[in-house]
Amino acid sequence: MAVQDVAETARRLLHVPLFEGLSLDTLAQIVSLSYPKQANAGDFFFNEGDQANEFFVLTAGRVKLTQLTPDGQQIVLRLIGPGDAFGGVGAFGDPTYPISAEAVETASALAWNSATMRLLLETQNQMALNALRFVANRYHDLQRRYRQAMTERVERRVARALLRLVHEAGRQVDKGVEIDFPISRQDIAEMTGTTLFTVSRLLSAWEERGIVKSGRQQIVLTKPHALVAIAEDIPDR
Amino acid sequence: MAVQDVAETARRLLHVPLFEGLSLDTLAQIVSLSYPKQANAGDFFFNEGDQANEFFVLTAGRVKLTQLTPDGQQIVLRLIGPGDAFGGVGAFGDPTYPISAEAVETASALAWNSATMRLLLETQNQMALNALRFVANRYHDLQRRYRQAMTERVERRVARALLRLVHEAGRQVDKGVEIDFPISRQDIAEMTGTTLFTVSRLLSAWEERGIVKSGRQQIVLTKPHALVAIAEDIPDR
DNA sequence: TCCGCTGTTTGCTCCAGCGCAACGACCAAT
DNA sequence: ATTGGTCGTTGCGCTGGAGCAAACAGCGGA
Repeated sequence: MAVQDVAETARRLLHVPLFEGLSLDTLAQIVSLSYPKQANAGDFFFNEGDQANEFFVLTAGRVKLTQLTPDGQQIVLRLIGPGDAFGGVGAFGDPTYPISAEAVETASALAWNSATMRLLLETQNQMALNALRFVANRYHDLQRRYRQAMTERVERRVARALLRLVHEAGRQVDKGVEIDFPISRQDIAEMTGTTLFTVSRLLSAWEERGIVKSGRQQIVLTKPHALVAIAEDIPDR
Repeated sequence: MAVQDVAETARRLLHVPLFEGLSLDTLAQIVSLSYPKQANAGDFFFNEGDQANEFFVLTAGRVKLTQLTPDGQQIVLRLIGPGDAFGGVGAFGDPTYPISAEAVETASALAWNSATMRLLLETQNQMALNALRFVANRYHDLQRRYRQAMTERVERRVARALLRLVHEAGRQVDKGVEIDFPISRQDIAEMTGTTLFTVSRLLSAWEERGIVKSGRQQIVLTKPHALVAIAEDIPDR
């Protein structure tokens, strides 16, 4: 990477939670140890069970982090966007990836060798603390979603998933807020522990009520507040 | 804490994942900054929403980490034993506890003020790395359980919960392996996202098949392999 | 020994959501 | 314009598990 590129990239990464509080010089040094990685829609940065040789920070696009059950059913644990780190297990000691990372649309990331990242964590206390906070945040978020998965019916879970998607990747359009990347009924089903048929029935019912407008791999929330009411189990008034 | 106590306690905590790789001297210093805390069965170390002022390492007994839903339903996120750390969020930046910690039986812990622990993490890189690994392990474990919660029926989830309980706190007895602390049907229901009635029906059916033997707040797995078959959805042979 | 409380058991009914099937719509390539 | 493949829709039947009720069992205190 050209020196100017390193400096420019470092500047753009200052806001990334993992690098918060690092000086620009330190960050430039870290960036100079990285290399770019690209994936087209449907391609994988890594697969579950692969040797955990690389660590990533997403710089563009969307990636879904998935797990398979032993009998081949897939679930989406999380959908991440630019600035998110993923694939860090190799730097902490696990030899293989416990999840897969699949690009939902063309995606770019910076990658570091896991051994390099481990050295950085060992020598940069601020990085270790940032990583700790980052993982702790992810853990708390998953605790809440686990509780929701355990106690809520499918309609609420799907409503929540849509709200979260527009919160993370929503684009204002004429009619409401659109999820700003292609997303199928199957994707939503995998995020919420149901089937594409149930998601389809829910979206059709909500479309009839004017709550959403959807097409093939495309969803607009036309009445987000109505979905909030469903998600929070607040009675219609 | 008397100097001899500190040294003795430090020696006993060398195996705790959070303190791995620390010298005995360093650990003694850390222990000298702690103070003991005790809770009787049913008492709480802290409640969800409390100011996160303290960090804990459990030294004796069992504690369940729980969350409430907005409408008052409780789930058990995890049941921890001696050597486990809990309540760390205050050291990483969150102001309040996202979970509650309730003693299942008389329990003892060492506690540190959150500001103290934050300082230790900032100055002890090895501690920060240990904490990172610890939280990452918890996160991966919860990812797996989330996937299981999303994709498995209640019988499998309850079977898994029992297997995990004896794995973590099982005591060999005449007839099999007993869960070594009092645990109600309601507790198991809260761990597995179901109701005490469903747990009761499952345990009764399993008792009829000779898989378990149970009493009031007491469970012995008499045929753990049969529960493994249920948990893993392996057909009866 | 008795009583009150807590925990457990079991029966019955109902329904949310899955499985399966069949069909329709949309998109891209020819 | 047509075609084949992919994605989405909708109907229907079935069942796992929740909700509710009622009764029983066990335990600890008086």
